[in-house]
Amino acid sequence: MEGLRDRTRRAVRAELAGRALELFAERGFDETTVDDIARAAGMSKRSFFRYFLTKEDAVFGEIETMGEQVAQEIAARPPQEEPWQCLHAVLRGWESRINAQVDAMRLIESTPALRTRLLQKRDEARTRIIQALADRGMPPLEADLAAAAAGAALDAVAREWLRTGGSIDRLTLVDRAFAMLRPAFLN
Amino acid sequence: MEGLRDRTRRAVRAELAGRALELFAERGFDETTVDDIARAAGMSKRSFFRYFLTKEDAVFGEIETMGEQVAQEIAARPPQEEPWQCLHAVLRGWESRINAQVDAMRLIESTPALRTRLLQKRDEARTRIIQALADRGMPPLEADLAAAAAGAALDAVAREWLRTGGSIDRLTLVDRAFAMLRPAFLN
DNA sequence: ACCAAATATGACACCGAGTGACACAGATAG
DNA sequence: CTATCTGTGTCACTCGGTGTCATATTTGGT
Repeated sequence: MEGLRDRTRRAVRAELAGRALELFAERGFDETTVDDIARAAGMSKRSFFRYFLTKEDAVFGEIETMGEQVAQEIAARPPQEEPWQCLHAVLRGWESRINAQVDAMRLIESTPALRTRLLQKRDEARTRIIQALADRGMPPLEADLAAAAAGAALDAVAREWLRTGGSIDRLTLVDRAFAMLRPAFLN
Repeated sequence: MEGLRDRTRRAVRAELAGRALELFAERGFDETTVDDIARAAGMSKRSFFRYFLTKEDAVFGEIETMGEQVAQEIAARPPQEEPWQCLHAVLRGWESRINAQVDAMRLIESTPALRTRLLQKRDEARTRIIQALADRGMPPLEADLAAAAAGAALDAVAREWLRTGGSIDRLTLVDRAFAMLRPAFLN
């Protein structure tokens, strides 16, 4: 069950993440040292790294286990569901979760190191998605193309959304992008 | 013109890259320090960084100016050419150049830090490609989707090629991937 | 051939991310 | 009450990367 241990751990994590966001926003990512963040949260640099693997990860709160979660959600879908429809549905759900962290997203897109870390996470997620699709009986190359295309769609959506200044509903954009990028071999 | 300056510079660069590849192959990427590479090439760590921006870049020989080059090649294409066809043609040409560096590719795919660097470069290239497509009159979202899809196709090809142990012709794979991933909105 | 500017290099000091080790506190379970 | 587990601080260390300066070496112009 959820003991006191885990609750305090999550609280400290949230505290660190919050302080990090504040400092990044006011000074910039590169101008903020890990020691700064740790001090602001009342702890040592060493302890920061007991909560986050890297400095970048302080920004990606819940996003970090993305790959694993998405793979599980795909596996939980009706087995005969059409792959692109399946990806669309799962990632559509994910989009709403990301939507909650607008400020983080802007920071990520405007900070090379964070953008890089996002690419890493997406890449790792992609490999898991390929596996999940392969488990549904999809040929490797097709699974690979579909997963990559889905990732590309989400990425393009994020940028388009920033381009339009956030005026368009993101879910609508996701639907449009998935419709536009639907691989021909799935017809 | 091409003076002695540039020629020696290119020679030293090649020497460093060569030594780096050797050491990475025999010890692994993480187990090799920049100082090791520099020493093996008879120079100081400081000078290494005068030839390569990062340790990873020693592996990506000619690949580094990819974004700029690809964008130029797109711009040089007949203006009325259909976008997906245009991307296909340009990246097909690029594929043959990458094909020459098989050993480097294997190393990259099996080394997280290098894989990350590749993602960075592809991402940077993508933004330039989007611009190039936009200059041809393509709407931003469509250009973004097309560029991302093209990148996804190349990436999937690389993995499929490794999956099959290099038995299939890469250009054939590229053609197949581009045919399979052709965005519906371009019809 | 000579000189001045540009360029390449080494040496050194420095920063910051990330890791390993150890010691010590408090909480926990028996 | 004690033995153990977990979180933390401190310290030392590695390594990638940068700024600076001093010193060759090369280049282009006269």
